[in-house]
This record gives sequence, C-alpha cells and structure tokens, in this order.
Amino acid sequence: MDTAPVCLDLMVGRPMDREPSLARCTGSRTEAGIASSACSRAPSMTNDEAKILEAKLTQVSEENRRLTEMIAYLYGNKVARQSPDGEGQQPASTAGSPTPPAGRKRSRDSMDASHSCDVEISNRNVGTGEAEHVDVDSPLSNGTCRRIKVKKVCTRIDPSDTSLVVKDGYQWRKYGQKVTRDNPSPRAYFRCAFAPSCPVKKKVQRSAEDSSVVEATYEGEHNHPRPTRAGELPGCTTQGGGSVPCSISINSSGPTITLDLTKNGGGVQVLDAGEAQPGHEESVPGRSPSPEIPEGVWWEQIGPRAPPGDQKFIDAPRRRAIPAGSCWII
DNA sequence: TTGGTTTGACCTGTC
DNA sequence: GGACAGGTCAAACCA
Repeated sequence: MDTAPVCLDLMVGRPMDREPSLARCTGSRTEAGIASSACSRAPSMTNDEAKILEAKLTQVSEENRRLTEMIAYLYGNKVARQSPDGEGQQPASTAGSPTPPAGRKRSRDSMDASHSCDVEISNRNVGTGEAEHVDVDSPLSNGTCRRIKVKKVCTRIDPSDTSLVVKDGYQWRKYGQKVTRDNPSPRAYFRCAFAPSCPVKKKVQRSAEDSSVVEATYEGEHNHPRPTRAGELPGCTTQGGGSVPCSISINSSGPTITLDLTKNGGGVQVLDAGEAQPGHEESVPGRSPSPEIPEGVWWEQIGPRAPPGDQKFIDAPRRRAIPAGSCWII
C-alpha cells in the first residue's frame, strides 16, 4: 500500500520525455496511447492539436492527482485501522489464515506477520497455473503493521529445464540456493535487481509432486514500476529499428501490454506493467490471454534468457546506478 | 573489468 | 541448550 502512490505517479499522466519507449510506439489502439500518438505526430502538429493534447495531458495529470489522493486517503484509513490499541484489527486466525507450515521453521517475514497482524489469503486455480495471494501484515517497531504481499504462482515448464528461472517481467538476482527437507529439488532465492531498495523477494522451487511444475513465491511489493525496454516492446519502433506487433491498453487497473513474439519464437503473453498497484492484478478478470496462463497473473513463457551482455542490473553497491526512466532489457 | 551465478558457511528461529 | 531447518551472506568462479 505504501508504494502505490509511486506506482501511480509513474503510470498515469507521465510526462512524455520520461517514457521514450512508449512514446515511440506505433499501433497504440487505446485512449491510453495519448503519449504515443502525440509523439509520433509531433513533428507536424498544429497549435490546435498541441492544445488538445495538452488538455488531455492535463486531464490525465488531474486524474493522476486524484488517484494519488485516493491512495493516500485509503492508506491513511489503513494506518488508523491499525492503531496500536488493536482496534479494528482482524484476528490473525480469520480471513482464511492458513494452518502453520508443517515444517519447524517459518520464514522471518511470515513469522513477523504472525505476531499480531492481519493475514489475508485468496487462492485461485486457473488452468495449469495457480496463484495464491496472501497479504501479510508485518509489525513495525512502532507497533503498527506493514502489509507484505505474498503471492504464490505455479507454472508448468520443461522438466529438463533446471535453471529455475521464472520470467515475470522483472529483473531478479539470485542470492542463494538451498535444498529443503520436504523437497528434493533445490529452492532458489531471488531479490529484485531493479533497485537495492526494492524489498521484493522471490523463491522458486520445483513442485515435489510434479517436477514440471515450478512454484514461485513472491514476498513484498515492488517499489518501482515494472522495468521496460524499448527494444523488448514489440510494436514499438526501437532504437535498433525493429518493429513487431503489440498492443498497449490502459484501464482502471493500469497499463497492460500484450506482446506477440511468436514470429520471433518468443511467446511473451502478458506484461502487466501495473503490478505494483496493490491487489489490482487479482481484480481484473479476463486478463489471461491463454488458459495456460494463470488469470490475473503476469506471466511469460519460459524461454531462453537474454545474453548476459544485454542485461543491466542494479543491486550491489559496486554496480552503476541507472537513471530513473531508463530502458531495461528483460 | 564488470556483473551474474554458485556454493559453503553462517545466522536465526523453532522444537 | 542442542539439533534442525530455512534464509542469507559473501568469496570464488565464470562469462
């Protein structure tokens, strides 16, 4: 919740010079394509057109401001609800709280959350994928709780693929691997590589029952927008000059970029650029373009990774900082 | 030289 | 307090 305003600020009413990749896109077919159409027509734009676009931009900016205020208001209510005296708090055992894990150890985050704060869970099984969304409130030092989103996603991959790489549109940096007691397959630990401050972690492990199923557990929410890169956005005219089909739409829950890389052997289906918006991916029905993809879950076909030389990361202090708004290779 | 991965050691919490 | 297990660190390795 506390990251939502940042997300909104980046998604709506964004100045065009901060999103060069989208601004270069062609084939944008929705109202959300204001930036792209504006950019492509800029050289021959008349004053009237410029004024219209400016008005639209102002309108979108105003919408952005209202949404930001709304988020701030909701967040304020949330904090009030979690007052130290405990009023308004739901019992930890309600709202579908799971039974404690069979193991003798719980994760620190889960453990913290189990002290006195909310646990909200929603389960969904769609096709071959499964998404389990858990909102966990982790207590802070001041006695309040900070909600940690825990989302479990199962997907089917090639059993011979041992990389444990689950592409979801974000950059991840592996920091550990461990063989757990209840599963012969190793569990890989990933951190978000986009920014050192991003709290999101991901655990990836093959299912003990079906080795072709990989379970990815996401903890926390990104405090930054989904990384994008012009060269990876089909339908966008890139610096390299390529252009492949894509559609970009923005609805009330955020931008959705539908990619079709079949011609390139890719197969990326959906990139939900608005993931950082709390819970929004669960609230949009019909998001999945394929039965093989869990509904509402941004997902991509498991495939070959980009060459290391094409990747840019930020994580360890020694890595170079990349300015906000830079394009990313996924 | 840079940056990602591997992997053994270490830390911490639970029983 | 010790054993156990999950999670993390960080040096070494590799591309």
